Amino acid sequence: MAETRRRDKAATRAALLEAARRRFAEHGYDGTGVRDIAADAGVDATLIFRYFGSKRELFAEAVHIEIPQGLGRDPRRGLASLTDELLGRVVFTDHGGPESEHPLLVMLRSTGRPEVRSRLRDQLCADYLADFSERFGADDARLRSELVGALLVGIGLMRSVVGSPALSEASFDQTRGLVAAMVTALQDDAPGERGAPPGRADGGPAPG
Amino acid sequence: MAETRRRDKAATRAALLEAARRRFAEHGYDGTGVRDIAADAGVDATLIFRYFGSKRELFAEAVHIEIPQGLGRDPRRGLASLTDELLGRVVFTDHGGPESEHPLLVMLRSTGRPEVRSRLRDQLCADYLADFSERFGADDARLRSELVGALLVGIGLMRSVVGSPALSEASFDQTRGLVAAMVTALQDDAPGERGAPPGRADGGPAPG
Amino acid sequence: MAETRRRDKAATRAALLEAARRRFAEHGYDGTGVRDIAADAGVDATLIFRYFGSKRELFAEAVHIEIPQGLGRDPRRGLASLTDELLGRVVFTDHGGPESEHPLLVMLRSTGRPEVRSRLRDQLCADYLADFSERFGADDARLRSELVGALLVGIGLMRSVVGSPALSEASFDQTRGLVAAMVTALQDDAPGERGAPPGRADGGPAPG
Amino acid sequence: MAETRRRDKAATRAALLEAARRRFAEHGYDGTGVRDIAADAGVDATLIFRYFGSKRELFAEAVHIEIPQGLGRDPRRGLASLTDELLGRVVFTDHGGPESEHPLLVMLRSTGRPEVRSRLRDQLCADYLADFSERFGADDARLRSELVGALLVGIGLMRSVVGSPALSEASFDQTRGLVAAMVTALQDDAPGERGAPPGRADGGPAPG
DNA sequence: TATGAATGAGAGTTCATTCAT
DNA sequence: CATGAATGAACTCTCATTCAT
Repeated sequence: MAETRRRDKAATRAALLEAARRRFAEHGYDGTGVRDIAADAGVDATLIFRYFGSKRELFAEAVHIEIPQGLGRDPRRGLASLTDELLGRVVFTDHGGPESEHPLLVMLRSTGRPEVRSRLRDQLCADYLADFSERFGADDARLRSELVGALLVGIGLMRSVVGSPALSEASFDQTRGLVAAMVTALQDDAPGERGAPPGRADGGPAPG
Repeated sequence: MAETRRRDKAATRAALLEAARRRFAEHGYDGTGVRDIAADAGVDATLIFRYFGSKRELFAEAVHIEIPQGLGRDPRRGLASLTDELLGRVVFTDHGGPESEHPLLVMLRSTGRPEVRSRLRDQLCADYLADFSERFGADDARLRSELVGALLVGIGLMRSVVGSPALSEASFDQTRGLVAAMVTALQDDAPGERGAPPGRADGGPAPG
Repeated sequence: MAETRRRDKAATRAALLEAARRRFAEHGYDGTGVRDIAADAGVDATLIFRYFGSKRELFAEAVHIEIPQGLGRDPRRGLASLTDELLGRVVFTDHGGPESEHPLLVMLRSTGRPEVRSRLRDQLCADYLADFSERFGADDARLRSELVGALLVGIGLMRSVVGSPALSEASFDQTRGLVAAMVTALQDDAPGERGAPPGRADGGPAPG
Repeated sequence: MAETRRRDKAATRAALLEAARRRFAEHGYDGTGVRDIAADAGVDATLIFRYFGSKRELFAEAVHIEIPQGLGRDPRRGLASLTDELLGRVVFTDHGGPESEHPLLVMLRSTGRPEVRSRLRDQLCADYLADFSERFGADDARLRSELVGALLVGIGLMRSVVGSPALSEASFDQTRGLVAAMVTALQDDAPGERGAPPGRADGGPAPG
């Protein structure tokens, strides 16, 4: 692989980007050195600066997301359908290569960086969850949509970062139904029930 | 305060631990220097090595969790009650001081480190989720319990790392009802429904 | 020497400063590496940053001049006397150590840096030549004073940078009389003679 | 201009040389990159190595001086005339283009390089000052000739490197008369006066 | 011939950590 | 026991230079 790519600018750039995504996903921003990435790509580390300017810009490009336009534009699509698609697209899928992970999950390993956190917030809340918010009628629609986001991000985290056994092994089809049930419950739950924690209902103690 | 701590080994150790927890929680492992921690604690940086051996060991001790024994030992406590308690204890509460965050959330900002990931897995799945698993009757009990874990971890992440607006502002009482609804749905959902994604039911396309 | 200086902050700082002055004087700013300086001083290169912050600041401190107050304050002192003192102080002398050169001459080796050039200009023209300017009555007093400066700087350059044989070998006493003659001529020369180049007087061709 | 130079090897070489002279004069050897020079010349940086072999050799060629034969060959020309010509030729004039500076002044900004210093010494003392030396009868003729050199080099330095205000603004005609007076004084000054510093004569203290 | 992708050495700087005092 | 001076390894990034096309 390293042999056939010599003197091919586009291929070298792509190889660096892919190696960066893998390294950043695995070890986070600070745990990854430019020499590691270059070695993985089979080229000299200098090319990172030639092609991307700096490690920061390489990271930014590596986790750049092309937001799929019109994800939830069709108003007839329901909440569960939307969730299902997002679950498949972000958490369970291959993106830009057979082994890459979704940029959102890559960023999750580098949340020590303030810039990464703000990008995460922007892309997650503004880009992805906006469509969900519209589908909740309650006045706490944003909160409910962010709970959906929390569930999806949590699943991704459990699978890729934490490596929890069951979720990591589970297939998409095994998971989608359960997730749909949880999200649907969020839609059906009447706002009035808020403040009446069911914890008490079955005899448990209040948290403290 | 700096005066009363002088020559008090235990107090210095505690101050270092608290400072470390705060710094690690805010900036992650790599974003935190031993000199920062020592400066916050008002002592010399060398004491970190004297008391803890290394930065790594300080981190390990800082995120050490004393698992509350018998959390779910009472078999009469239901799933929702258990979730409610965990949500309050881990995500919404103060631990070990007015400003500290729960060790699990601290670790979430340093997930680039392999050792952090394995500790996260162990503590989360083995210690916290075991009790949940028992309360699901289905054969995919572990998967369901990890979905609860994913939801809780996701909420914590959205609040403290991502800083999503609604969840960050929401009070415990505003959140607990919605979370309970989601978890209860997970309990009620029949296993047979798996594999029949409701995404199709409302006209949406299949993911892919 | 390197053995007896261990664990002595002030001595280490001084050794670094002296080594820096020598290296900068010999090879200029860009030709000198922090590791070279540290090796000369017999300490680790990191201490440069510990004590001076950066290579730039080390350089600045290395070429810092304590302008001797009241150099030409005594109005009875004549031009030649002033020149004589400056010649002895800047060009022919040891400053801050047996082998150091005057900061002005050190800077002359690093004139590629814009900051160095402006510092040179400020210190030379404002600090050193101001007193000379007052002693010329003509309306081109500044020009004449800068010619004195040019002569002195040129001598220093010939001796330390160019290494011209005669000037480098000459003693202070051998040089001072000749310099005095040149400066005195500058004082006696009537302004009216300007524009009448003496080159023509002895039959030489006009330049061009 | 960029169009007419295409495929013209000689013109490209000349353009590189001119750009190099300007860059080296302005920023010194270390402050100038081969890419800067090539960009100024409008060609690829590789051509520098093709045409000149290395950056060092390009610099050497850029500051190469074609010594005008027989500068002082006419024994009837006096000292002042010679000085006047040199002042006009080296310091006050354009050489090899409207904006270039004399190679001697270019070198003055790169005096950190050892090769530059030896070239400066050779060209200055051997080529330029030899004729001056012959015109001083005293046994310290070389010393006196080097003082002339020091004055001229100092003037060049003050104008182009230091940027001292008066000398930089002064015209050739304003300067030549004063310089002539200084040089003539050097000729008239009897050798016996050496060692009797006039500093004492007007009441100033001896240096030390 | 001329282009530009690729290279390796070295720059300044920061870091956790150790060792005298 | 505690302080802080000292250390060495690693980092990102720039540079002149070479090689393939």
